[in-house]
Amino acid sequence: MTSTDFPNFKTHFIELLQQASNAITSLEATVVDIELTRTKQASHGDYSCNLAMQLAKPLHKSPREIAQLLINALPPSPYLEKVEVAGAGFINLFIKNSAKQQFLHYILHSKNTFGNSTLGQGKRIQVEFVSANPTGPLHVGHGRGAAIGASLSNILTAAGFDVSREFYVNDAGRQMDILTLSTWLRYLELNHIHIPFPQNAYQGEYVKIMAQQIFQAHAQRYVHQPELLLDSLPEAVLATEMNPDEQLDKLIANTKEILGQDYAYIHNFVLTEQLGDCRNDLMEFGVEFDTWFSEQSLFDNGLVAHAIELLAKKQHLYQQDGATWFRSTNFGDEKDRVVQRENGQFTYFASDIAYHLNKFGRGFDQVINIWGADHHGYIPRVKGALQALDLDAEKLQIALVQFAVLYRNGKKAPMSTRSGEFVTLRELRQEVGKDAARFFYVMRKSDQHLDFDMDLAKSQSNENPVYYVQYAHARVCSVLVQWNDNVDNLQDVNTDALSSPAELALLQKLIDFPDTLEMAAKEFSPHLIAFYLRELASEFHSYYNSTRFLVPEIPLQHARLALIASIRQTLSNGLLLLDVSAPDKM
RNA sequence: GUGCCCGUAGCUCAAUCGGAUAGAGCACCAGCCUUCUAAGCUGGGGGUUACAGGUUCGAUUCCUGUCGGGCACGCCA
Repeated sequence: MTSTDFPNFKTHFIELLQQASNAITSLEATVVDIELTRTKQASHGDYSCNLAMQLAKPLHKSPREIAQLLINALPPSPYLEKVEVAGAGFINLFIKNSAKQQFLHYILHSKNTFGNSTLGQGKRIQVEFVSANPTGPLHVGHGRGAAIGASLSNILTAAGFDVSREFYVNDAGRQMDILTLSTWLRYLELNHIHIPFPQNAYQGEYVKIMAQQIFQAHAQRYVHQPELLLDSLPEAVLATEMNPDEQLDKLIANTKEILGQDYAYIHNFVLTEQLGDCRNDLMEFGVEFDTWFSEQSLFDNGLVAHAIELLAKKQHLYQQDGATWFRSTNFGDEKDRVVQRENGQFTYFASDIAYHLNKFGRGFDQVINIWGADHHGYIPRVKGALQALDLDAEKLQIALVQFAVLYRNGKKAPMSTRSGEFVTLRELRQEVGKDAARFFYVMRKSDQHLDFDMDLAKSQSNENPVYYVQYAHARVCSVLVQWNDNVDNLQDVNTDALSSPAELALLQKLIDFPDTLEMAAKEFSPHLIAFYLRELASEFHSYYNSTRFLVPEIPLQHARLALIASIRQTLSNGLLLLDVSAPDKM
């Protein structure tokens, strides 16, 4: 056994069981997948299989009897110590200690590629995430999508996928117009022209700052004729029966009229400003994208019109009340959806259809959208549109991320975008640090609500799981520094001395890492990595307190150092997947 | 009202798509630094998995109903 061709025990044993299964039964279709799970108790061995129970019914024999037949038919393996029947008919497999011990050589040779697999077989997979409206700073709600998307992308890359990270920029919609209007109104204020600022416009300080920038660079250049702004609106804009949204739309229309060509300048200025800010913010959060895809480009290139034409050609559209509807009920949606409004404008849904059509045209084998859980009702219509276009909707998978609720001083922190009352992602990073923020965001299953306790994230104590994992890494580093030799010299040392229950459990834990990573990739579940790291750190801390490493007996010393060096490597690899730093000292 | 998600220790959450005695952390109690980092470790109490049925060798997991919570139900994005 050389370090480079070390098998994945789990898949190896599954193959053996498959062969045994084939030997005792000809019923091929009875069991599709053989499942092997880690045991909870050491007395049950290392892996357990329930195949015999599943075969009991089709074979009309008792599970224990079948289990024994399977064991008898099991091909020999150099890694197996013993196999036994237990309980109702479980087949428990025990790995040889020597195989576990030699696994360390594999880890120490693999270094930062330990854990990687070829699961993805180089398939191209796109992960689209964050995709926040560029109308203001990212807040803590966006942070979770960012952390999960980035970590998942890392995990998929490690699992052998060719990952492309994409941010869909909603630069074409009404929200951008509202931001443009908001900025212009603030700009007018700087020119001593005061027009009541609508409640539902963007209130945040950053709007005033952008207005300031325009004012400093161009003085009165963009004032034009603001007295026309309130045309056709009731004199007191704020005190009126008119629907606030209609009001806003009217103001936007008037602004476009008044500014003419210059509207585009302000629109473009605020977009560039916000997008740049967003990009920086995310970069400092350890999140980067391969592609920033513009919604506006879909209109500019005629792709939206094209997508709608395609749907029309395939008879999936109809006219009603002056609007154009997509018959999404044919594809399981609860009602049909408008794609083109009475006023001729395409809806957001229309550009989204074009966007997904474009995505599919780019040749990805799989497309993942990470969406906020509030978008769950949106899924059927998008998948429906793909089906209507004769595309394989199965290729698109939506991962819903539940909201994160922020707790500060034991109280819920308010979060409202439009009013400007929210904790920004930047503030969160400054307060708790990037590492803690990234780790906390992925600590929970993504489809579960997350209570983000800022006080806990900030605490530099045993309460904080981030420090707990990082501390384990730093402790190993400290020992290895005092050992004062090249860690590479441990790569092939004899590891037979690692035979205590704690050591064997740690070895098995390390063996689990590649499986955990594969599982995280298959299930789109970065939280599995966070949990794994905590468990590994926990076992290490316990081991650290009970065992001395720098003992005088050199073979024992080297074996133990090889173990903790492997633990360090695994912690480091795992933390890297989450973009959390692995410090040498703390 | 309709649809989707959820309900597990006092709190925050796990449980490897139905497996063996449901596990961690926090909080609480009692211990461990002359020795490689005490941001650590060891031990202890804590549960009818919201409730009631059903499916089967076996259910926190699947089905039905009830109660409770979240989200979504625009010619917004």
